[in-house]
Amino acid sequence: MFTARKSDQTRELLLRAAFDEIHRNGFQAASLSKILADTGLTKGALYHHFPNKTALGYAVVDELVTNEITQRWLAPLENQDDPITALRTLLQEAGKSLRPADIMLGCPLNNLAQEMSPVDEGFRERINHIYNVWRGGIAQALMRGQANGTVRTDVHPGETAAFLVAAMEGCMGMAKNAHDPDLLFNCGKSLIGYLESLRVAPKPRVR
Amino acid sequence: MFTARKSDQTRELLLRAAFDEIHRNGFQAASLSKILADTGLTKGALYHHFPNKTALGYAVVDELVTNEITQRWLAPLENQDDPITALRTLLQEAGKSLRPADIMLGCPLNNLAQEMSPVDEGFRERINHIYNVWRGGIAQALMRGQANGTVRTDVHPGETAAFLVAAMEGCMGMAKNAHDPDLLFNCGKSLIGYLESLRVAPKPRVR
DNA sequence: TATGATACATACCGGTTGGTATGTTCACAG
DNA sequence: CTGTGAACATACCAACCGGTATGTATCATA
Repeated sequence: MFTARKSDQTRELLLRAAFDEIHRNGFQAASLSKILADTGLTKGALYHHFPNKTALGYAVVDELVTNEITQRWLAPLENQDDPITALRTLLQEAGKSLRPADIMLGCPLNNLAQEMSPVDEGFRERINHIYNVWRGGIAQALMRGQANGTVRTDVHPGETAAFLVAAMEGCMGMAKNAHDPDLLFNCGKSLIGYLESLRVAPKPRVR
Repeated sequence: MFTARKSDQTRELLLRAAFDEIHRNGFQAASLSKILADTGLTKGALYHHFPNKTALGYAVVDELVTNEITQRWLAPLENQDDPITALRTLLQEAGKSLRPADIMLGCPLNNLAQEMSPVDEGFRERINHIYNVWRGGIAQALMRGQANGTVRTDVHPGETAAFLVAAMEGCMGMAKNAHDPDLLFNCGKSLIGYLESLRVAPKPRVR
């Protein structure tokens, strides 16, 4: 019962190899032959599990990418009293955990968004859905922060969440291109500075 | 003397068609055949002016993309006393001038950066050079603003410039994917809010 | 006006791509 | 034990890719 069916395993194998190949070269330049070589499988296996290359790409977005975003950026935000501190922690943890090789490959979601959204509507819809969920999660966290007095009440949760996600992806994109860890660090510092500016100023002590 | 040599004209024609095709599909997916069909030229012309596809892409970056960034984002910043107002104006003008079709294609520089920087070092170096110039121009403007008292002295010009460029590209990328003009508008609002937070607070009137 | 280089056009090539049609193995139900 | 469909493997295909070799017209120059 706990052992996945072998068929599901090879499907997962294909998905992960596709994710890597797409992460490295983008979807359009991703080579099915390369994916098959990496997995040791053949065209027969691939086209048994997926009707075509596009469907494979969709599955990568719907399953792997969606999962990574929600687990890494949304789940830790739920049931948090102080969303600004929580977001700050997430940013700092991400900064520490990212290996240089990961930085140079960039955010898989952003990569796909920039490449595919003008080219394929199916990709665009799926990617946009993830971004909507992402923005929504941050907006809700900000609203909770406003309710319990940790976030300034004059910030617009939706707009701010959109900007935060945009700025994060922008910083990742810069670092990806710059090959300079300091740049990501500096961008992150400014981003955290902006984040902290959303916080309600602590009450001054009466002395 | 004022009429460009015909050879230069066809080279320019190729460059502009290549820019469009790359802007639409990315460099790797850009089809030379499509470029030639658009221009009415043939392989002979293309490979007379450029040794290969990569060199054509490099020329697009070195000439067209560099020019667009400097003219649109850097030249208007020079000799400006109030960099924050100047940047704000640039952002608002860009927001108004961008047609929906342009938004959906994204920033040509960012597109190339995300696609090519992990794949081709030549592209990465060229793109990074443009970004360095861009960041440098904004940083210098911020420093001038600090010197004449329009920008807070506690902001780090370099870090802030890096974050501003990153956030701009991030906002463009979001809007490109969202197909929602409001999103770009909202992101822009937050970005301008951040920009204004860098300004020296006006001296309170003595009443 | 003769000459040679420049500026293209035409035809062709090997390699890779995504996709398909057919074969084969294997697990499992009857 | 047998049959039957799922789960692959193998072989093959047309289309397109970037690139090249060669031919030709045009233009500058002497």
